[in-house]
Amino acid sequence: MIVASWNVNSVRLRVPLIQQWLRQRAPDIVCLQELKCQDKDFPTEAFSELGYNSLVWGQKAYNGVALLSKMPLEDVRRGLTDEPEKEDARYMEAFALVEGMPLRIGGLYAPNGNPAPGPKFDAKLAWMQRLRARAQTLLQQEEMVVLLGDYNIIPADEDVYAPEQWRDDALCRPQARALWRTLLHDGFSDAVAHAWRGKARPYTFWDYQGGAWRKDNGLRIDHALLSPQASDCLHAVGIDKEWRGEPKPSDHVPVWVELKR
DNA sequence: ATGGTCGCGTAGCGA
Repeated sequence: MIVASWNVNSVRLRVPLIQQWLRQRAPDIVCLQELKCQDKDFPTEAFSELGYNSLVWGQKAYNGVALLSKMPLEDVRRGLTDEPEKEDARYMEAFALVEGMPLRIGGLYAPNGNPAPGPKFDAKLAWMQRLRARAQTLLQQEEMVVLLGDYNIIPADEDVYAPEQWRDDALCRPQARALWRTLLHDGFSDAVAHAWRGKARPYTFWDYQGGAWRKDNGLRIDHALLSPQASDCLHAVGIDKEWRGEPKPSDHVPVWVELKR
């Protein structure tokens, strides 16, 4: 079973690219972020053609998350509080039975938080604390859980091309990194980091500006966190870097995990 | 010298 995440930076603009990638990677479940459209404008048919059900939580112009799945999705949750209408569209969760494996998937798009310090940074930290609360609840179920998406956190200096230039950025600030580590201390494992141990430059994002892609000035900010039960089934991990080099690319690339029992 | 990267939505914000 392959579970994937991709921050597509406008789903409508990226339809042909996403379709090509779905055909090639053939994931069972996909979390998309930064849809940048309302529910009514989501290209449902473009994905149903390829055999995917869509669950969408859109928002005008900004944010927006979706779950695509070949299998039916159940027990759907939108948001991290009891009042999703007061939240940005940044978190959606569902349950699926895939290849006989009961799996809970959370797709997320954490706030960027710049400039730091400031109100936006405070909002980022508060959002991460709500995510952690939800993550702890999920861990207590002792089930297979994958929380994946754009965390907007660079976990360590090895995950950024020029750490000294990024030291004061919201993505690198100690408070943000500390919150990331609480998720690991709680029991989640960082699938991409484990797979990339010993290998260099496991980036998932390259800015549109300044020739970042050409120079390989990347960041690792898209992550897949696995509960112990999911981690026990981890078979492979991938970053589909080549999609950053296509015409009209997103600034992020797909990240995926393969689980086998 | 100038512009400088995108996307939304059509100005200026967000990343």
